[in-house]
Amino acid sequence: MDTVNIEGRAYHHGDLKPSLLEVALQVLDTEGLEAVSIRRLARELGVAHSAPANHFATRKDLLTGMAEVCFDELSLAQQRAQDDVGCPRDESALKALYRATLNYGLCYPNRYRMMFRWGDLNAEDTGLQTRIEILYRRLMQCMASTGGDTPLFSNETRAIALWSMLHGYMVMRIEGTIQGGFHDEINGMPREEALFALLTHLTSEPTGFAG
Amino acid sequence: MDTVNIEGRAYHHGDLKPSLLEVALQVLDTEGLEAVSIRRLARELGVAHSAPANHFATRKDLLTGMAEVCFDELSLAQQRAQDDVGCPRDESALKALYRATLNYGLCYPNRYRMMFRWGDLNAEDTGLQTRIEILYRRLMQCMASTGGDTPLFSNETRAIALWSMLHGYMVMRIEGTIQGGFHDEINGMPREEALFALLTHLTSEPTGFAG
DNA sequence: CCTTCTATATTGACAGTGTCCATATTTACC
DNA sequence: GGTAAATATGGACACTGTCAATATAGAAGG
Repeated sequence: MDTVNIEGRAYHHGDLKPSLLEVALQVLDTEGLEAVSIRRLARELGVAHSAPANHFATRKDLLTGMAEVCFDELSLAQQRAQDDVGCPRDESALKALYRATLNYGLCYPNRYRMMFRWGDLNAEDTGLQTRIEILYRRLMQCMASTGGDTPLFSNETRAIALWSMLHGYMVMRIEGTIQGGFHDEINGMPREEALFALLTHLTSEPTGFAG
Repeated sequence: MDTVNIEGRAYHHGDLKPSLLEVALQVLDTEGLEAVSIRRLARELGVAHSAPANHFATRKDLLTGMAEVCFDELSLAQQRAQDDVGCPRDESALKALYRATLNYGLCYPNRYRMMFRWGDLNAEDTGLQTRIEILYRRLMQCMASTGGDTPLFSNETRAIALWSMLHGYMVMRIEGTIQGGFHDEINGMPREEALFALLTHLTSEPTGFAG
């Protein structure tokens, strides 16, 4: 029997799971996280409202799946940026990582927001955890190459500090928390540049900086 | 006529707005943000499902009102912590601010999460904006007292960097992003202490740190 | 005191949601 | 080919936010 009924749609979509993720990310980008509902996606794809349940049992599972895709995207962007720079064991490798993350977050603010709202995701999902660890490992590699452990601050401390600062800035900028009393430029330098200079200062030896 | 009808409830609650905020924060703390629904609160307070609409037209407005209360709490906690230290123009004033914020976020993780999700709030609400500016001004005061402007990094740069780092760390810790590959202690020092030492390093003159 | 106006609360309705259920179809495998 | 698993369907339930029309309370002024 043919797989297409009178209404012109197949009983089996055949490729529903990836299609769901694709449409979900599109809706996320254009209309925000609240607009991403299971029924909405089903409607969009012309399947029954309950069809997605076979692939994502709950909405949380759907968001988790979306986040995994996004983490892969971000990771790839970081990798590419570092490859373009050349030797990854260089100070500019950190800058490449910084720029790539900043760029991804500003290009896809809604994705970035969702990716780090682990309270709304399946935080115990191993796929999510391994992806975060990949990002962390890449950052640690940068730390090891720019200075190495310091008697004052270990690589781990500096890595967490760096990531915290970058992430905190991203979140406040995306959410709009940093808008009112803040300026876009500081001493004529774009704010992101000033922050990166400060990040670099963080990763350098305190004694080696004084000149 | 008496204000209490047969069912034992008054037609006018009389104090609905603050009661809504109180119960809402309680639900937020114990069951998370998703559990905070207008109808739920109305049920909890024994009023009609549509009664809250007189005080908070939409759910967004309700969350905004809750956030304002929380920002006042946090601001007060910061103020108290700095007063306990003594002279606010001291390096330990920054530490007091750091500790107070850290403590508030860890005591009320769900409140902290909500307060900075401005995408889910009325970001154009002036009450919200003035409260954020108060926090920022307090931080800038700390910057001015510990070192002052540096040829390398302005007070504003350092303030944003500090706040970003603290906020990013808080968010990732609360959300559970920092759990898997991260350790609670670094070189035998609690992670929060190590981060504060690094924050202090940020606020100090680069030349004055080398010993 | 009585009237009037405003603030507040009520009930009802609508569309949307997540999630479960029993059922139907398709695909894959033995 | 026949059987089991994967996938899709439609119905149901309880919940949500939001709007509209209505009713009551309190406050203000004659």
